[in-house]
Formats: sequence, C-alpha cells, structure tokens
Amino acid sequence: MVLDERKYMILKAIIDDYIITAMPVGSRTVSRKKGVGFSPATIRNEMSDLEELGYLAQPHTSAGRVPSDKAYRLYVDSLLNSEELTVEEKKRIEDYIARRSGQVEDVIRAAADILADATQYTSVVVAPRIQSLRIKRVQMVPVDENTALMIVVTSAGIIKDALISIPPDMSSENLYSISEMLTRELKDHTLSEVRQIFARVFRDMSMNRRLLGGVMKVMEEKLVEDAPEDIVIGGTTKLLNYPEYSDIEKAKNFLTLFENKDRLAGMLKRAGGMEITIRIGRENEIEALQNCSLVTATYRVGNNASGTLGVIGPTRMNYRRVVSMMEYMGEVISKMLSGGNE
Amino acid sequence: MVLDERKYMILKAIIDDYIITAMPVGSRTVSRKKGVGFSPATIRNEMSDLEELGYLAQPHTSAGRVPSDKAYRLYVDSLLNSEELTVEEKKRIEDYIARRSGQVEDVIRAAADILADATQYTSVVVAPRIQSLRIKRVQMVPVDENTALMIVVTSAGIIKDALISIPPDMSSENLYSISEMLTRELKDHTLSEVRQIFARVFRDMSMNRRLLGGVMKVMEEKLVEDAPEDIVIGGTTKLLNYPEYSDIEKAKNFLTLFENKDRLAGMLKRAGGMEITIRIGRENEIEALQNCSLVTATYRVGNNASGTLGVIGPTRMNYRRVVSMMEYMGEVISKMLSGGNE
DNA sequence: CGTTAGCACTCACTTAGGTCGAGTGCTAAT
DNA sequence: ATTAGCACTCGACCTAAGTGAGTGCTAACG
Repeated sequence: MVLDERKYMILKAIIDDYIITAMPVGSRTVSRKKGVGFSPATIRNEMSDLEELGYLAQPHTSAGRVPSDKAYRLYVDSLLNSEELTVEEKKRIEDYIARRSGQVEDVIRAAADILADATQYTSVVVAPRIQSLRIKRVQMVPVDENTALMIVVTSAGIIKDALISIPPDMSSENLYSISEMLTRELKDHTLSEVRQIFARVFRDMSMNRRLLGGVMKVMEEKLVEDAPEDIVIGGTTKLLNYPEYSDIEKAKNFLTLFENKDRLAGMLKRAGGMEITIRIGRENEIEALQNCSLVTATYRVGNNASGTLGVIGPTRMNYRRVVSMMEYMGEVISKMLSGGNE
Repeated sequence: MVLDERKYMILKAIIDDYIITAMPVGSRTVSRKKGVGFSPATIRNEMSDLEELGYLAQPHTSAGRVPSDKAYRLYVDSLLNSEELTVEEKKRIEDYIARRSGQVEDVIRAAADILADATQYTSVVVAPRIQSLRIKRVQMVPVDENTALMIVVTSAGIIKDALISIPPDMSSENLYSISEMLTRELKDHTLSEVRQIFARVFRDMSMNRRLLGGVMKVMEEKLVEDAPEDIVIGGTTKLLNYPEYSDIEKAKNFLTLFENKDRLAGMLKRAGGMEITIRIGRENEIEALQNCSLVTATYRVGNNASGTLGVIGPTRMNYRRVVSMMEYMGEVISKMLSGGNE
C-alpha cells in the first residue's frame, strides 16, 4: 500500500518532530507546522489511518503518536538524498584524520573518535580484514635470546606484530637473512595464500624448519584465521545523554554490549558489503540494540580488503546527517589507507 | 580520641553489614549479630556517640546509620591483616596472566581484566613508565619508500613502536646497519639518557643527520616525555551493578571519567610510589570519584620502572579482599614483566 | 552505674484518591 | 472533504493517610 501525498507529509512531519523532541507528537503540533494547512481534526483522521497501517504507535491512549520502525524505514528509504556536509565539516574531518601517521590503528581510532564527536552517537570502527591484503615485507627483530618480534608489512601499512620464539643459537644476522628470504617468497601474495606457499617452500628448507613452522603458525593464528577482530569504539557514553537511555537497566545492557567486541564485530560484518546499511530497531539481531538504529558504511583498502564504520544511536537518530557523514568518512578513510603506497 | 573496645566492635559490625547490604544499619540489626551481647537500646547509645565522633551518619532522622569516610579509614587502617587468597584463586590469577606472551601490553590488559573480574569492581592498570627502562636493542624496519617502523626493545619487552620517515634513497641494508649502530650506542642506557647520548654521537655522524634527528625526535616525543599514558581499563560497567550508581547522572559522570585517560593516569600516578594506597571517598581529588574508593598498588619492572594497578569501587567496598588481591597481583605482574630477560 | 525495657516521635515510603491537561475518536455542521 | 465541538481516556502530578523501621529519652532494673 502506497501512502498518498498528504499522509506522507504528515508522517514526515511527525518523524521530524520526534527526532528532535523524543516526545509523542500530537495532532495540534503537526497542524501548527508551517506547510501543513489542515486542522488538528483532519490530522487526527490521517494519523489514525497511519496507525492502522503500522507507521505510528501510541504509547497510551491519550498520548500523541510515535513513529514505528516501519516509519523510519520508509523515511530512510525515501528522504535520503543525503544532505551535503558543510565545507568546514569536511575540512575538520580531513584534518583530524590526516594528522595521523597513516598507521592503520591510529586512523581507525581517529575515525571512531571523530564519528562519535560529529554525530553525538556511539561509533564503532572495524579494522580492515587483512587476509586479502598483499604482503610487502616480513621482518623479524630479536627481542631476547628466545624471542623475536615478527612484523608483517602490507600495502595498508603495518599489521599488528606478533612475538615468536626462536632457537637460542640463532644470530641476529641469521634472523635478518631469513627475514629477507621470507619477504622474497611472500611478497605480493595475500595473507590467505601463505599456507600454500609455505607448503611449497618448506621442502627445500629443512634447516630452519622449527623457526619457519613457528612463523607460519603465528601467521595463521593471528593474521589469517578470524582473529579477535580489531575493533574500536568511540563515544561509548554518548547515548546516555538521550532520554531513551535514562533507564539504568537499558543503559547497562547497552554498555555491556561493548565489552564483548566479538559479538559487535560479527554484527557489523554481517552488515558489511553494502556501501551503506541501515538497521532500524527490531531489524537488529542483537537484543540490546533493538531500540537503536545502526548505520554502517564500508571503506576499502586497496582493491581487496575492506573494513566497516558504524554509528549506533536511538531509532529517532538524524539519519540524514549520519549517512552523509559516513559516506564522507568512508571516502576519506579509504583514500587515507589505500593512498600513497599501493 | 581512641574508641573503646565496644564502640569499635559495633562500628565494625555496622561497616561489615553495610558493605554487604548498602542499606543504613539500625540498632536492632547490630544487636542481633552474634558476638554482640547487647540490646538495641545500648547499641543506640553507642551509635549516638559514634555519630558525634564522626564515624557514622544518618541519611535522615529515622533511618539507620551509614559509615562515614572516616569510619572506613579507621576500618582500613586497622582491620587489614589482609585475608589470604585461596590457593585456587591464586592459581587462577597466575594461569590467566601467564598465558600471555609476556608482551607488556598483553599483560597489562590481562591484569585489568582479571582484576575487574575477581573484584567485581572497575579496574585500571597503568603501563610501566618507560623512561627508566634500559634499552636492549633499536631496530628500524622499512615499511615503504618513505617510512620505516622503529622498534625499541627494552628489558621489559617491546616498547610501542613508532613510524618515522626516512630519506627516499635509503636502502634496506643501510637502515639495518644504522639500526645496529644505534643499538650499539644506546644499549644498556635508559631512555631518559637518550638525549645526551645523541648530542655526543651526533657530532661524528653528519651523514645521516636527518634520519637520526628523526629518530631522536620520535624517541623524545613518544618515549621519553610524558606521552599519553598507556592505560587500560577493565570492567567499566561493573559499578553500574551497585545501587549507589543507580542514578543515571552519577553513572554518566563516572563513565565519562574513563574517556579522559590522561586525568585518570594523573590521579593514579599521584598515588604511586607506595606499595598500597587507599583513597576513601572525599580523599579523592577527582570529583566524580568522591563517593568511590580507589585502591592502588605499585608493581615493578626490573629495578627502575614501575606501573600502577588500581581498583575503583564504592566506598563500602570489600577492602580486605581487594587489598589482598592487589598485593598478589602486583607480585605476579612484577615477576612476569621483570622475569626471564633481566 | 551500666544496661535495658518502654514509649513517643520522626520520616521515608507506599497507596489511594483527586485534579489537570494533552490528546484522542466520534459526530454533526459547514 | 473538512472542521468545530465535545465527551472521553489516561498519564503526570499533587495531597493525605497509613505503615514501619528506626531513633532519643526516660525510668526501672540487677
């Protein structure tokens, strides 16, 4: 069923109002809005229809109406000719992110902070999945007699380093030359190809079998398999400022969500792929988010890898602003992380 | 004024009860406790005295009494013949921490988690101050044409790495030999001595002036000066489970505290030095903590560096348990971080 | 004289009833 | 089709009364 012009306008007016006030909207309020030339009574009739259609709900009989998830969905699907950001805002974003050295972690962190700050909602940023990044260099640095630090450099910058144990008689020079060899072999391959390459190379290399075995194990565990997702959260407490979270129980539920990053990551990943995704209220699978909306965007690193940006806010969030924000952030981050060294 | 035996016993009984229930304690409740052979009336008289002395307070006339900060202070100062942990608990702590590779960051993180989990309060762990650690090795690894990753290894393990820019014509071998040179020069010196050493070495090394200048700058900025403290928080939302935080405003204040890690770090640092410190209620400088207690402990890394553990809970926290917990944790972490490679 | 029983008193908390007002749905007039 | 009018609903807010845990004081007791 398609809404006629007037119903649509009224619905929009209600949503717009509710987004700001978080209070049920009554017919009088709507009729007073400029551009609406009808009396409260007429509005009431329409509102009644809209309620029947599932776009509005009444918290109780004699209260105004509140938009339903379905209403937001409609709103979002249609009204989103995303509002442009002002030049100042764009500049601010770029500056803030560009100040980072370009190391993945830093950029991610900065992105989360600025997203939370600019939207006043909670933000989540997932680091790019690294399996499909191309290796540029492998280097092991001795730390003490039994341990070395292994660093893998990819096209997107440094991948989180890992400690591995080395045979006690291994010299620093030896380690260096093995690193060189590894770099030679693995260069330009993706991390997910490491296993096959090792299988091939291993045959010729019986001498350093133990060390190389260790290297591969670490790469597999830490880098290839779905390791604990690298995920950063900004503005955790931002949502506490909104009246829908004045209930301590809800707040607790919400905050606890962030202590289990894996679940969060899973959720975001499922949303991934699309350029922009919006999950409104019940559309979220995680219970604690069912009175929130989640907006996600994907950014790319090079040609293969990608990560996810997310903003979590009340269902009555300012979708326009958030979406345009995310679109722009996605661009900037992609440029930042792919740029220069591809 | 020293409390007589009986007053003391009654005060202790009240505190013990209040720690568990978080409700004002009445005379009847106290008199019913085993070991207390007096009628409510007698207790009342004593309680009245204790109130006059500043150890108890009444939320309102016809409520029971609540211990004051002063009472906790007395309690803490005297009753703390710290209760031993059970063998299982000790084992659990050790296991949990020992599973970590020994990299500082991991240990810190693990410590925060287990502290929060075991106490059910919020925990804070500050990484060891690194200025006074001795350098074991300096290594630069090329990342791309213009950038290298600099790694400084100290006696406590790896110190957070930093990106520095390098001249475009610098070869990988060249970088390696410079690293070797740096290691030679800086080995066994503390990070705070770097500046003088550089001043001395610089004269001889006009060729790589720019690179070395960069190295020193990074070391100074990131490693020596009071860089943004490396600090980790565990169980952020734990306190929300206690009734004293059922007020959303207080909760918000409290949680916001953790978004500014520098302030937290400052606070903890000020407490540092002592083996165990306890700040009760108003004794805390930060306003948001004035109805909390903060227990801190210091751990050592090698002979010079040290870091801080902290637990934040309601003033009615279980001091005994927390203190013994922290004492043991301090030991374990010190052993963990100093051990093996000193 | 320290201890205790007794009693009047206080005061937060709960419950019930009462008013207020924003908002509704329906009906009848325009 | 629109709107004015009106009875109705129901949460929010206020007040009053009742309840009970706890107190302080006083007088009696061993």
